[in-house]
Amino acid sequence: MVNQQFTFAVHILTALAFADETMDSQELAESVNTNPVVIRRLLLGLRHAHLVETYTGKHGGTKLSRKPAQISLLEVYDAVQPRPVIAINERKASKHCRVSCNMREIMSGVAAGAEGAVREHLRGITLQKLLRKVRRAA
Amino acid sequence: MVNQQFTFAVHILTALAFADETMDSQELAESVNTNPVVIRRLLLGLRHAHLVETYTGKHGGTKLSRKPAQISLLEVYDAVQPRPVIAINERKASKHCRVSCNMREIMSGVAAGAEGAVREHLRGITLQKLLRKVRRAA
DNA sequence: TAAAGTGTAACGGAAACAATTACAGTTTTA
DNA sequence: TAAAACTGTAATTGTTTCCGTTACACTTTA
Repeated sequence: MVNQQFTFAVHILTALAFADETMDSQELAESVNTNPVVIRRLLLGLRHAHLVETYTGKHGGTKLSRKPAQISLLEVYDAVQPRPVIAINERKASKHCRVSCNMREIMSGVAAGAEGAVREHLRGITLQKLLRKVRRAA
Repeated sequence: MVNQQFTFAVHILTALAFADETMDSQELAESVNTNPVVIRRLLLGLRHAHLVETYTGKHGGTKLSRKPAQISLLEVYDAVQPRPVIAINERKASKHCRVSCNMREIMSGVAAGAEGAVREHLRGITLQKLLRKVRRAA
């Protein structure tokens, strides 16, 4: 993965879980060390996945829409829609080459399996677990 | 993953397995549909991992250095050294924020688990399996 | 010694991302 | 009711990462 959207999203949600109250995009941006607009763009996806609720206007901000124990990292992963774990070669195959003609389908299977393995791993991790790690730490 | 080095590498090796004789970088480039120099750059890593042997000079080229059944996609993965499956936020933490101060370590654990899941998946796939799929196809 | 390969450095362009600016819209509250 | 303090979102810029390409020295064969 090249982009940090998933990491940022997990960070945001963990911060919200730890705070247990609404935070505005400026506060979240400071915790992640980025720009508030970057945060708001991410919140768009998280809101759409019903992981957070945000309020506009003065004293606006964002809070979790569920308990941390009810949010798995798989949901976060799906919410940010990251690029595939394994990229496949989308360009045209060389027609007279049997390997070339079949590689796309073959690699699709490999990539799907890898994607599934990652998803199963993330399914088992809840925000609650991460929150406990923060609390246990120094 | 944003780059296609792993896919290209698997394609190259499958083509070599299917041909069962040396191929030059021009032939491989046509099968993958890219430039011969791109192929030669990838072969550098594969050679270093002892997956292929290449010969310089006239009638030079590359062949597998082992039977397809002895080569797993995990070895290919390690040979090309792709970017991590999950990128972590490397920037400085905000000191007064407990979440910020702990996220790097927490996400490292998540990322390592995801990486491990992908690796285990790839470990179970040999070049021989892919070769059989090519042969079975049309 | 010419031909046909590989090895590798160097450069250019495209695509993906993050950061930033800007501003309209929405609440609160003084 | 107007100012203050937020969010939503479009548009732009700069950086980084890749891939493609050219170029050329080196190696082997015929």
